[in-house]
Amino acid sequence: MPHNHDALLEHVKADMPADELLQDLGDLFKIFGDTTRIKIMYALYEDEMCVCAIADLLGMTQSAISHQLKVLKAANLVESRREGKTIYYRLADEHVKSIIAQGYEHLTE
Amino acid sequence: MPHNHDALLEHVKADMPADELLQDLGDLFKIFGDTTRIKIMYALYEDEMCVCAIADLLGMTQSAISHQLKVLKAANLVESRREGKTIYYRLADEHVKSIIAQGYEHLTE
DNA sequence: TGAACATATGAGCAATTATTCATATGATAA
DNA sequence: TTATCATATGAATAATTGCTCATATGTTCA
Repeated sequence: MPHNHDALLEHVKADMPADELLQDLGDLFKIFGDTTRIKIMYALYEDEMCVCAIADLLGMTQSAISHQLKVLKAANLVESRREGKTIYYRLADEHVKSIIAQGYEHLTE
Repeated sequence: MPHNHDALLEHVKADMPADELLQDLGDLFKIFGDTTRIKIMYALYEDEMCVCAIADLLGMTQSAISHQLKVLKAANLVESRREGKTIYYRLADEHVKSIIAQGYEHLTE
């Protein structure tokens, strides 16, 4: 017979967050899981930047950057302000930096 | 004429990590960007577990779990030990927990 | 109003990837 | 050895997704 671990399962299951939260967590990290978006967040690490500056920096299309900024904004990872024709983006909160910093540590330790 | 931001770009570029590291960072977070893997890591949050227990817990195939454990192990996010026929997996280091914790905070704050 | 600049967006394509299915490997006990 | 349990793995499929291209929206200035 296959071995039994009902007791363990019950215990672990009780400590697991709700499925919806786990899904949201996965969705959040999925956003960090793209080099372009990581680069954008790093570009905004110290100061705000306009879309075309980011595009220039990464050597990518304005369209591509705009699409990614939309994704980042939908996840509350960046915020923006308009100044004339230009729109400046900045990181939304400190979690962005600390998540990236933790990943960085895991890689470089 | 389009507006110029060469000075800014030069400054930001100097502070950006190497392209290879940025790629690795993206690849690392990509691994966190899947609900199944998030669930596995949460299951291992407090203690080690064997493959079939994880499969039972998540209501998924042993094969599916094995595939994902392989991904997690390749990224040094989990480690394993054998005990007879059974193989127990555990989290590899504290970064796993802190990365997840930061994501959790971002969502629930 | 019209022209130029800055950004946003919808559709389509190409590439990635999570799961399934079948099967292989490894270990134990009879 | 043979049977069974535990895990790993290769191939195939289905779904997701990042970029491009064309175009739309919004702003400023002449």
